Amino acid sequence: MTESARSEHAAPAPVDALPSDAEQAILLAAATCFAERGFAATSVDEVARRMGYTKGRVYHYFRSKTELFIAAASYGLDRLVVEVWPEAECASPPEKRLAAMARAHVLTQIRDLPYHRVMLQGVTMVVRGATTPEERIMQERFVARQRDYEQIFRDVIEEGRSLGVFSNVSLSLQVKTALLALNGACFWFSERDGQTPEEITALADQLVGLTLNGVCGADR
Amino acid sequence: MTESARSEHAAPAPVDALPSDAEQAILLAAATCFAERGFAATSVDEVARRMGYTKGRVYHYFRSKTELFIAAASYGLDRLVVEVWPEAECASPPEKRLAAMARAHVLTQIRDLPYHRVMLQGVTMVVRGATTPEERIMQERFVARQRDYEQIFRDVIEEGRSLGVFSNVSLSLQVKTALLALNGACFWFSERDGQTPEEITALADQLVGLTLNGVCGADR
DNA sequence: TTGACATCATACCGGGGCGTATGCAACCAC
DNA sequence: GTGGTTGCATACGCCCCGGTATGATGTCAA
Repeated sequence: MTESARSEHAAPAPVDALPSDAEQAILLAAATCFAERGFAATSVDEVARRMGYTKGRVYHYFRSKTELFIAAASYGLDRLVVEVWPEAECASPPEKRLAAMARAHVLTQIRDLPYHRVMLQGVTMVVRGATTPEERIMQERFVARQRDYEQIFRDVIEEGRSLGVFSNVSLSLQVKTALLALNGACFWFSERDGQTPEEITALADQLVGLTLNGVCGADR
Repeated sequence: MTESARSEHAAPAPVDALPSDAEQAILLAAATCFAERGFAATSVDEVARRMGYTKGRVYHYFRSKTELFIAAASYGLDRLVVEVWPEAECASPPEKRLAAMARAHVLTQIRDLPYHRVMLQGVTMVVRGATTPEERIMQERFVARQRDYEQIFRDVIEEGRSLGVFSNVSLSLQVKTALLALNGACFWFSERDGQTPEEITALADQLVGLTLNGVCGADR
Protein backbone atom coordinates (compact mmCIF):
# COMPACT_ATOMS: atom_id res chain seq x y z
CA MET A 1 0.00 0.00 0.00
CA THR A 2 2.52 2.55 -1.16
CA GLU A 3 2.10 6.12 -2.33
CA SER A 4 1.42 5.01 -5.87
CA ALA A 5 -1.14 2.48 -4.68
CA ARG A 6 -3.10 5.20 -2.99
CA SER A 7 -3.06 7.32 -6.10
CA GLU A 8 -4.79 4.57 -8.01
CA HIS A 9 -8.00 5.39 -6.20
CA ALA A 10 -10.46 7.40 -8.19
CA ALA A 11 -10.99 10.99 -7.25
CA PRO A 12 -14.21 11.60 -5.32
CA ALA A 13 -17.25 11.63 -7.53
CA PRO A 14 -18.16 15.14 -8.64
CA VAL A 15 -21.02 16.86 -6.94
CA ASP A 16 -24.11 16.41 -9.07
CA ALA A 17 -25.28 19.96 -9.59
CA LEU A 18 -24.73 22.95 -7.39
CA PRO A 19 -27.98 23.50 -5.52
CA SER A 20 -29.68 26.87 -5.90
CA ASP A 21 -30.40 29.12 -2.95
CA ALA A 22 -33.91 27.77 -2.62
CA GLU A 23 -32.67 24.20 -2.69
CA GLN A 24 -30.03 25.05 -0.12
CA ALA A 25 -32.63 26.47 2.24
CA ILE A 26 -34.84 23.41 1.84
CA LEU A 27 -31.90 21.09 2.36
CA LEU A 28 -30.96 22.81 5.60
CA ALA A 29 -34.50 22.72 6.92
CA ALA A 30 -34.85 19.08 5.94
CA ALA A 31 -31.54 18.11 7.48
CA THR A 32 -32.46 19.82 10.72
CA CYS A 33 -35.84 18.09 10.92
CA PHE A 34 -34.50 14.67 9.92
CA ALA A 35 -31.66 15.00 12.42
CA GLU A 36 -34.05 15.93 15.22
CA ARG A 37 -36.83 13.42 14.75
CA GLY A 38 -35.63 10.89 12.21
CA PHE A 39 -36.76 10.22 8.66
CA ALA A 40 -39.99 8.36 9.31
CA ALA A 41 -41.21 10.72 12.03
CA THR A 42 -40.60 13.84 9.94
CA SER A 43 -43.32 15.06 7.60
CA VAL A 44 -42.71 17.13 4.52
CA ASP A 45 -45.16 19.71 5.87
CA GLU A 46 -42.94 20.05 8.89
CA VAL A 47 -39.85 20.70 6.79
CA ALA A 48 -41.74 23.37 4.88
CA ARG A 49 -43.14 25.02 7.99
CA ARG A 50 -39.66 25.27 9.50
CA MET A 51 -38.83 27.68 6.70
CA GLY A 52 -42.22 29.41 6.99
CA TYR A 53 -43.40 28.08 3.65
CA THR A 54 -45.61 25.26 2.45
CA LYS A 55 -45.28 21.80 1.04
CA GLY A 56 -45.69 22.87 -2.57
CA ARG A 57 -42.36 24.63 -2.46
CA VAL A 58 -40.58 21.48 -1.34
CA TYR A 59 -42.20 19.30 -3.98
CA HIS A 60 -41.29 21.84 -6.62
CA TYR A 61 -37.59 21.14 -6.06
CA PHE A 62 -37.61 17.54 -4.83
CA ARG A 63 -39.73 14.75 -6.21
CA SER A 64 -40.14 12.77 -3.03
CA LYS A 65 -39.34 12.73 0.66
CA THR A 66 -36.77 10.01 0.05
CA GLU A 67 -35.02 12.08 -2.59
CA LEU A 68 -34.91 14.98 -0.16
CA PHE A 69 -33.37 12.77 2.50
CA ILE A 70 -30.70 11.39 0.22
CA ALA A 71 -29.92 14.88 -1.06
CA ALA A 72 -29.34 16.10 2.49
CA ALA A 73 -27.17 13.10 3.32
CA SER A 74 -25.21 13.50 0.08
CA TYR A 75 -24.60 17.15 0.83
CA GLY A 76 -23.01 16.17 4.13
CA LEU A 77 -20.88 13.54 2.43
CA ASP A 78 -19.76 16.11 -0.16
CA ARG A 79 -18.55 18.43 2.59
CA LEU A 80 -16.51 15.63 4.12
CA VAL A 81 -14.94 14.63 0.84
CA VAL A 82 -14.03 18.22 0.01
CA GLU A 83 -12.29 18.76 3.34
CA VAL A 84 -10.73 15.35 3.98
CA TRP A 85 -9.62 14.24 0.53
CA PRO A 86 -6.74 16.77 0.27
CA GLU A 87 -5.36 15.54 3.57
CA ALA A 88 -5.51 11.96 2.32
CA GLU A 89 -3.56 12.94 -0.79
CA CYS A 90 -0.78 14.47 1.29
CA ALA A 91 2.60 12.74 1.31
CA SER A 92 3.20 12.75 5.05
CA PRO A 93 3.70 9.52 7.04
CA PRO A 94 0.52 7.57 7.75
CA GLU A 95 0.17 8.47 11.42
CA LYS A 96 0.37 12.20 10.66
CA ARG A 97 -1.82 11.83 7.59
CA LEU A 98 -4.48 9.96 9.55
CA ALA A 99 -4.41 12.64 12.24
CA ALA A 100 -4.93 15.38 9.67
CA MET A 101 -7.76 13.46 8.01
CA ALA A 102 -9.44 12.79 11.32
CA ARG A 103 -9.13 16.42 12.36
CA ALA A 104 -10.68 17.63 9.12
CA HIS A 105 -13.42 15.02 9.46
CA VAL A 106 -14.39 16.08 12.97
CA LEU A 107 -14.22 19.81 12.28
CA THR A 108 -16.34 19.47 9.16
CA GLN A 109 -18.86 17.35 10.97
CA ILE A 110 -19.28 19.80 13.83
CA ARG A 111 -19.56 22.70 11.40
CA ASP A 112 -22.49 21.14 9.51
CA LEU A 113 -23.92 18.81 12.12
CA PRO A 114 -27.48 18.33 10.80
CA TYR A 115 -26.35 17.04 7.41
CA HIS A 116 -23.96 14.56 8.98
CA ARG A 117 -26.53 13.38 11.48
CA VAL A 118 -28.78 12.63 8.53
CA MET A 119 -25.90 10.93 6.78
CA LEU A 120 -25.34 8.58 9.71
CA GLN A 121 -29.03 7.89 10.13
CA GLY A 122 -28.60 4.93 7.89
CA VAL A 123 -29.80 5.14 4.35
CA THR A 124 -30.37 1.42 4.64
CA MET A 125 -33.40 2.09 6.81
CA VAL A 126 -34.85 4.56 4.36
CA VAL A 127 -34.46 2.23 1.42
CA ARG A 128 -37.21 -0.04 2.73
CA GLY A 129 -39.74 2.60 1.76
CA ALA A 130 -38.01 3.48 -1.49
CA THR A 131 -40.31 2.12 -4.16
CA THR A 132 -39.21 4.09 -7.18
CA PRO A 133 -36.34 2.44 -9.06
CA GLU A 134 -34.88 5.91 -9.50
CA GLU A 135 -34.76 6.30 -5.74
CA ARG A 136 -33.01 2.96 -5.54
CA ILE A 137 -30.19 4.04 -7.79
CA MET A 138 -29.84 7.36 -5.94
CA GLN A 139 -29.56 5.44 -2.71
CA GLU A 140 -27.09 2.94 -4.11
CA ARG A 141 -24.93 5.69 -5.52
CA PHE A 142 -24.86 7.35 -2.12
CA VAL A 143 -23.97 4.15 -0.30
CA ALA A 144 -21.17 3.51 -2.78
CA ARG A 145 -19.76 7.00 -2.29
CA GLN A 146 -19.95 6.59 1.46
CA ARG A 147 -18.04 3.33 1.18
CA ASP A 148 -15.41 5.04 -0.95
CA TYR A 149 -15.05 7.72 1.67
CA GLU A 150 -14.51 5.22 4.45
CA GLN A 151 -12.06 3.41 2.22
CA ILE A 152 -9.57 6.26 2.35
CA PHE A 153 -9.45 5.85 6.12
CA ARG A 154 -9.08 2.12 5.76
CA ASP A 155 -6.21 2.65 3.33
CA VAL A 156 -4.20 4.92 5.55
CA ILE A 157 -4.73 2.68 8.55
CA GLU A 158 -3.66 -0.34 6.54
CA GLU A 159 -0.55 1.52 5.44
CA GLY A 160 0.26 2.41 9.04
CA ARG A 161 -0.11 -1.20 10.09
CA SER A 162 2.21 -2.42 7.34
CA LEU A 163 4.81 0.08 8.55
CA GLY A 164 4.39 -1.14 12.10
CA VAL A 165 3.28 2.16 13.61
CA PHE A 166 -0.32 1.02 14.23
CA SER A 167 -1.47 -1.83 16.38
CA ASN A 168 -2.26 -5.08 14.69
CA VAL A 169 -5.69 -6.20 15.81
CA SER A 170 -8.39 -6.94 13.27
CA LEU A 171 -8.21 -4.26 10.59
CA SER A 172 -11.94 -4.25 10.07
CA LEU A 173 -12.64 -3.77 13.76
CA GLN A 174 -9.98 -1.10 14.01
CA VAL A 175 -11.44 0.92 11.15
CA LYS A 176 -15.02 0.59 12.34
CA THR A 177 -14.16 1.62 15.87
CA ALA A 178 -12.04 4.54 14.79
CA LEU A 179 -14.70 5.90 12.45
CA LEU A 180 -17.42 5.45 15.04
CA ALA A 181 -15.39 7.36 17.60
CA LEU A 182 -14.64 10.10 15.08
CA ASN A 183 -18.36 10.38 14.32
CA GLY A 184 -19.02 10.86 18.02
CA ALA A 185 -20.00 14.50 17.66
CA CYS A 186 -23.07 13.44 15.70
CA PHE A 187 -24.24 11.52 18.75
CA TRP A 188 -23.34 13.60 21.77
CA PHE A 189 -22.48 17.10 20.61
CA SER A 190 -24.66 19.86 21.97
CA GLU A 191 -24.22 23.61 22.08
CA ARG A 192 -22.84 23.37 25.61
CA ASP A 193 -19.81 21.49 24.32
CA GLY A 194 -18.29 24.61 22.91
CA GLN A 195 -19.23 27.65 20.89
CA THR A 196 -16.10 29.58 20.00
CA PRO A 197 -13.91 28.26 17.20
CA GLU A 198 -11.09 27.80 19.72
CA GLU A 199 -13.23 25.54 21.90
CA ILE A 200 -14.34 23.56 18.88
CA THR A 201 -10.85 22.96 17.57
CA ALA A 202 -9.63 22.04 21.06
CA LEU A 203 -12.43 19.50 21.35
CA ALA A 204 -11.69 18.12 17.90
CA ASP A 205 -8.01 17.75 18.71
CA GLN A 206 -8.81 15.88 21.90
CA LEU A 207 -11.19 13.57 20.09
CA VAL A 208 -8.59 12.88 17.41
CA GLY A 209 -6.01 12.17 20.10
CA LEU A 210 -8.27 9.72 21.87
CA THR A 211 -9.08 7.91 18.65
CA LEU A 212 -5.46 7.68 17.51
CA ASN A 213 -4.51 6.31 20.91
CA GLY A 214 -6.89 3.48 20.22
CA VAL A 215 -5.51 2.89 16.75
CA CYS A 216 -1.82 3.30 17.54
CA GLY A 217 -1.89 1.71 21.00
CA ALA A 218 0.39 -1.16 21.89
CA ASP A 219 -0.59 -4.61 20.67
CA ARG A 220 -1.64 -6.68 23.60
CA MET B 1 -13.05 8.55 44.63
CA THR B 2 -12.11 5.68 46.92
CA GLU B 3 -13.68 2.29 47.42
CA SER B 4 -16.09 3.69 49.99
CA ALA B 5 -17.07 6.52 47.68
CA ARG B 6 -18.11 4.04 45.02
CA SER B 7 -20.15 2.09 47.49
CA GLU B 8 -22.26 5.14 48.18
CA HIS B 9 -23.95 4.71 44.86
CA ALA B 10 -27.37 3.18 45.01
CA ALA B 11 -27.80 -0.35 43.79
CA PRO B 12 -29.40 -0.62 40.36
CA ALA B 13 -33.11 -0.07 40.45
CA PRO B 14 -35.00 -3.36 40.72
CA VAL B 15 -36.58 -4.75 37.62
CA ASP B 16 -40.25 -3.78 37.63
CA ALA B 17 -42.01 -7.09 37.26
CA LEU B 18 -40.77 -10.24 35.64
CA PRO B 19 -42.41 -10.42 32.23
CA SER B 20 -44.51 -13.47 31.44
CA ASP B 21 -43.75 -15.77 28.53
CA ALA B 22 -46.22 -13.96 26.30
CA GLU B 23 -44.74 -10.59 27.20
CA GLN B 24 -41.25 -11.96 26.55
CA ALA B 25 -42.23 -13.11 23.08
CA ILE B 26 -43.82 -9.75 22.26
CA LEU B 27 -40.78 -7.90 23.60
CA LEU B 28 -38.43 -9.89 21.39
CA ALA B 29 -40.55 -9.37 18.30
CA ALA B 30 -40.87 -5.67 19.06
CA ALA B 31 -37.16 -5.25 19.71
CA THR B 32 -36.33 -6.98 16.43
CA CYS B 33 -38.69 -4.78 14.43
CA PHE B 34 -37.69 -1.55 16.17
CA ALA B 35 -34.02 -2.40 15.69
CA GLU B 36 -34.50 -3.12 11.99
CA ARG B 37 -36.69 -0.21 10.92
CA GLY B 38 -36.76 2.25 13.79
CA PHE B 39 -39.59 3.24 16.09
CA ALA B 40 -41.59 5.50 13.80
CA ALA B 41 -41.39 3.20 10.78
CA THR B 42 -42.52 0.14 12.72
CA SER B 43 -46.23 -0.57 13.05
CA VAL B 44 -47.76 -2.56 15.86
CA ASP B 45 -49.38 -4.79 13.25
CA GLU B 46 -45.91 -5.60 12.01
CA VAL B 47 -44.68 -6.60 15.45
CA ALA B 48 -47.68 -8.87 15.85
CA ARG B 49 -47.31 -10.43 12.42
CA ARG B 50 -43.68 -11.28 13.14
CA MET B 51 -44.95 -13.63 15.83
CA GLY B 52 -47.75 -14.88 13.62
CA TYR B 53 -50.44 -13.23 15.73
CA THR B 54 -52.47 -10.05 15.58
CA LYS B 55 -52.49 -6.61 17.08
CA GLY B 56 -55.05 -7.44 19.74
CA ARG B 57 -52.53 -9.64 21.48
CA VAL B 58 -49.99 -6.86 21.71
CA TYR B 59 -52.46 -4.31 23.04
CA HIS B 60 -53.63 -6.82 25.61
CA TYR B 61 -50.21 -6.69 27.29
CA PHE B 62 -48.99 -3.21 26.41
CA ARG B 63 -51.07 -0.06 26.45
CA SER B 64 -49.31 1.78 23.65
CA LYS B 65 -46.55 1.50 21.09
CA THR B 66 -44.44 3.87 23.16
CA GLU B 67 -44.81 1.70 26.25
CA LEU B 68 -43.76 -1.30 24.19
CA PHE B 69 -40.69 0.52 22.96
CA ILE B 70 -39.63 1.63 26.42
CA ALA B 71 -40.22 -1.86 27.77
CA ALA B 72 -37.91 -3.34 25.13
CA ALA B 73 -35.25 -0.73 25.80
CA SER B 74 -35.55 -1.25 29.55
CA TYR B 75 -35.15 -4.97 29.14
CA GLY B 76 -31.84 -4.37 27.36
CA LEU B 77 -30.72 -2.01 30.07
CA ASP B 78 -31.63 -4.57 32.74
CA ARG B 79 -29.44 -7.16 31.08
CA LEU B 80 -26.49 -4.75 31.06
CA VAL B 81 -26.94 -3.83 34.71
CA VAL B 82 -27.18 -7.46 35.76
CA GLU B 83 -23.95 -8.38 33.99
CA VAL B 84 -21.84 -5.27 34.49
CA TRP B 85 -22.74 -4.17 38.00
CA PRO B 86 -20.92 -7.06 39.73
CA GLU B 87 -17.73 -6.18 37.85
CA ALA B 88 -18.06 -2.57 38.95
CA GLU B 89 -18.38 -3.67 42.57
CA CYS B 90 -15.17 -5.65 42.36
CA ALA B 91 -12.16 -4.44 44.35
CA SER B 92 -9.55 -4.67 41.60
CA PRO B 93 -7.57 -1.64 40.40
CA PRO B 94 -9.49 0.70 38.07
CA GLU B 95 -7.81 -0.33 34.82
CA LYS B 96 -8.61 -3.99 35.41
CA ARG B 97 -12.07 -3.19 36.72
CA LEU B 98 -12.85 -1.05 33.67
CA ALA B 99 -11.65 -3.82 31.39
CA ALA B 100 -13.91 -6.35 33.08
CA MET B 101 -16.88 -4.00 32.93
CA ALA B 102 -16.27 -3.25 29.27
CA ARG B 103 -15.96 -6.93 28.45
CA ALA B 104 -19.21 -7.76 30.18
CA HIS B 105 -20.87 -4.82 28.45
CA VAL B 106 -19.83 -5.89 24.98
CA LEU B 107 -20.60 -9.58 25.49
CA THR B 108 -24.05 -8.80 26.87
CA GLN B 109 -24.78 -6.43 24.03
CA ILE B 110 -23.84 -8.94 21.35
CA ARG B 111 -25.85 -11.66 23.07
CA ASP B 112 -29.08 -9.61 23.03
CA LEU B 113 -28.43 -7.24 20.16
CA PRO B 114 -32.01 -6.21 19.25
CA TYR B 115 -32.82 -4.93 22.73
CA HIS B 116 -29.65 -2.89 22.90
CA ARG B 117 -30.15 -1.47 19.45
CA VAL B 118 -33.54 -0.28 20.62
CA MET B 119 -31.94 1.09 23.77
CA LEU B 120 -29.51 3.19 21.77
CA GLN B 121 -32.16 4.36 19.36
CA GLY B 122 -32.65 7.39 21.53
CA VAL B 123 -35.65 7.48 23.75
CA THR B 124 -35.43 11.23 23.38
CA MET B 125 -36.74 10.90 19.85
CA VAL B 126 -39.66 8.79 20.95
CA VAL B 127 -40.67 11.15 23.70
CA ARG B 128 -41.85 13.73 21.18
CA GLY B 129 -44.79 11.53 20.40
CA ALA B 130 -45.38 10.58 24.02
CA THR B 131 -48.56 12.37 24.94
CA THR B 132 -49.68 10.42 27.98
CA PRO B 133 -48.16 11.73 31.21
CA GLU B 134 -47.73 8.13 32.25
CA GLU B 135 -45.55 7.53 29.20
CA ARG B 136 -43.55 10.58 30.19
CA ILE B 137 -42.68 9.21 33.59
CA MET B 138 -41.84 5.80 32.13
CA GLN B 139 -39.50 7.49 29.71
CA GLU B 140 -37.94 9.70 32.38
CA ARG B 141 -37.36 6.73 34.64
CA PHE B 142 -35.63 4.91 31.82
CA VAL B 143 -33.40 7.85 30.96
CA ALA B 144 -32.47 8.22 34.60
CA ARG B 145 -31.55 4.55 34.85
CA GLN B 146 -29.52 4.80 31.68
CA ARG B 147 -27.66 7.76 33.13
CA ASP B 148 -27.00 5.81 36.30
CA TYR B 149 -25.58 2.98 34.25
CA GLU B 150 -23.22 5.24 32.36
CA GLN B 151 -22.25 6.81 35.66
CA ILE B 152 -20.55 3.63 36.85
CA PHE B 153 -18.26 3.84 33.84
CA ARG B 154 -17.65 7.49 34.51
CA ASP B 155 -16.77 6.70 38.11
CA VAL B 156 -14.18 4.07 37.33
CA ILE B 157 -12.60 6.22 34.65
CA GLU B 158 -12.45 9.16 37.03
CA GLU B 159 -10.80 6.94 39.61
CA GLY B 160 -8.23 5.79 37.08
CA ARG B 161 -7.44 9.38 36.17
CA SER B 162 -6.96 10.37 39.80
CA LEU B 163 -4.49 7.50 40.16
CA GLY B 164 -2.66 8.62 37.06
CA VAL B 165 -3.16 5.45 35.04
CA PHE B 166 -5.58 7.03 32.56
CA SER B 167 -4.90 9.92 30.24
CA ASN B 168 -6.07 13.33 31.33
CA VAL B 169 -8.06 14.83 28.51
CA SER B 170 -11.59 16.06 29.11
CA LEU B 171 -13.31 13.49 31.31
CA SER B 172 -16.65 14.02 29.62
CA LEU B 173 -15.20 13.47 26.17
CA GLN B 174 -13.28 10.45 27.34
CA VAL B 175 -16.36 8.78 28.80
CA LYS B 176 -18.54 9.55 25.80
CA THR B 177 -15.98 8.25 23.34
CA ALA B 178 -15.27 5.10 25.31
CA LEU B 179 -18.96 4.25 25.66
CA LEU B 180 -19.63 4.95 22.01
CA ALA B 181 -16.81 2.66 20.96
CA LEU B 182 -18.00 -0.05 23.35
CA ASN B 183 -21.49 0.24 21.85
CA GLY B 184 -20.00 -0.31 18.43
CA ALA B 185 -21.50 -3.76 18.00
CA CYS B 186 -24.96 -2.21 17.93
CA PHE B 187 -23.92 -0.28 14.84
CA TRP B 188 -21.77 -2.60 12.77
CA PHE B 189 -22.22 -6.12 14.07
CA SER B 190 -23.60 -8.62 11.59
CA GLU B 191 -23.71 -12.38 11.58
CA ARG B 192 -20.56 -12.50 9.47
CA ASP B 193 -18.56 -10.99 12.32
CA GLY B 194 -18.56 -14.25 14.22
CA GLN B 195 -20.88 -17.03 15.23
CA THR B 196 -19.12 -19.31 17.65
CA PRO B 197 -18.74 -18.19 21.26
CA GLU B 198 -14.96 -18.23 20.81
CA GLU B 199 -15.13 -15.80 17.89
CA ILE B 200 -17.49 -13.57 19.85
CA THR B 201 -15.30 -13.39 22.90
CA ALA B 202 -12.21 -12.80 20.78
CA LEU B 203 -13.95 -9.93 19.05
CA ALA B 204 -15.13 -8.50 22.37
CA ASP B 205 -11.63 -8.67 23.79
CA GLN B 206 -10.20 -6.86 20.79
CA LEU B 207 -12.84 -4.16 21.04
CA VAL B 208 -12.14 -3.73 24.75
CA GLY B 209 -8.44 -3.50 24.03
CA LEU B 210 -8.92 -0.83 21.39
CA THR B 211 -11.15 1.20 23.65
CA LEU B 212 -8.83 0.98 26.64
CA ASN B 213 -5.95 2.05 24.44
CA GLY B 214 -7.88 5.23 23.79
CA VAL B 215 -8.63 5.78 27.45
CA CYS B 216 -5.25 4.84 28.86
CA GLY B 217 -3.13 6.28 26.06
CA ALA B 218 -0.50 8.94 26.63
CA ASP B 219 -1.73 12.47 27.33
CA ARG B 220 -1.36 14.81 24.40
C1' DT C 1 -49.68 42.93 -25.12
C1' DT C 2 -49.24 38.29 -24.86
C1' DG C 3 -47.78 33.86 -24.35
C1' DA C 4 -44.57 30.77 -22.08
C1' DC C 5 -42.24 29.44 -18.17
C1' DA C 6 -40.89 29.43 -13.33
C1' DT C 7 -42.36 29.61 -8.56
C1' DC C 8 -44.92 28.80 -5.48
C1' DA C 9 -49.93 28.15 -2.38
C1' DT C 10 -54.14 25.57 -1.76
C1' DA C 11 -57.19 21.82 -1.99
C1' DC C 12 -57.79 17.23 -2.31
C1' DC C 13 -57.36 12.02 -2.51
C1' DG C 14 -55.99 7.70 -0.93
C1' DG C 15 -53.71 4.77 2.23
C1' DG C 16 -51.74 3.40 6.41
C1' DG C 17 -51.56 3.14 11.26
C1' DC C 18 -52.82 3.83 16.34
C1' DG C 19 -55.94 2.90 19.51
C1' DT C 20 -60.61 1.08 20.91
C1' DA C 21 -64.82 -1.44 20.97
C1' DT C 22 -66.79 -5.59 20.43
C1' DG C 23 -67.13 -10.49 20.17
C1' DC C 24 -65.83 -15.06 21.31
C1' DA C 25 -63.76 -19.12 23.18
C1' DA C 26 -61.65 -21.23 27.15
C1' DC C 27 -61.01 -21.67 31.85
C1' DC C 28 -62.07 -21.20 36.45
C1' DA C 29 -65.11 -20.70 41.07
C1' DC C 30 -69.09 -22.22 43.24
C1' DG D 1 -74.38 -25.22 34.70
C1' DT D 2 -73.48 -20.40 35.25
C1' DG D 3 -71.45 -16.04 36.00
C1' DG D 4 -66.96 -13.94 35.86
C1' DT D 5 -62.40 -13.46 34.22
C1' DT D 6 -58.54 -14.15 30.98
C1' DG D 7 -56.68 -14.19 26.33
C1' DC D 8 -57.02 -13.25 22.34
C1' DA D 9 -59.16 -11.97 17.02
C1' DT D 10 -61.83 -8.78 14.21
C1' DA D 11 -63.65 -4.58 12.76
C1' DC D 12 -63.93 0.20 12.89
C1' DG D 13 -63.06 5.33 13.54
C1' DC D 14 -60.16 8.84 13.11
C1' DC D 15 -56.24 11.34 12.07
C1' DC D 16 -51.98 12.06 9.81
C1' DC D 17 -49.17 12.08 5.85
C1' DG D 18 -47.26 11.48 0.97
C1' DG D 19 -48.11 12.82 -3.36
C1' DT D 20 -50.85 15.22 -7.10
C1' DA D 21 -53.74 18.47 -9.44
C1' DT D 22 -54.95 22.95 -10.01
C1' DG D 23 -54.62 27.73 -9.86
C1' DA D 24 -52.52 32.25 -8.80
C1' DT D 25 -48.64 35.42 -9.33
C1' DG D 26 -44.52 37.17 -11.25
C1' DT D 27 -41.06 37.46 -14.94
C1' DC D 28 -39.15 37.55 -19.29
C1' DA D 29 -39.02 37.40 -24.24
C1' DA D 30 -40.95 38.67 -28.65
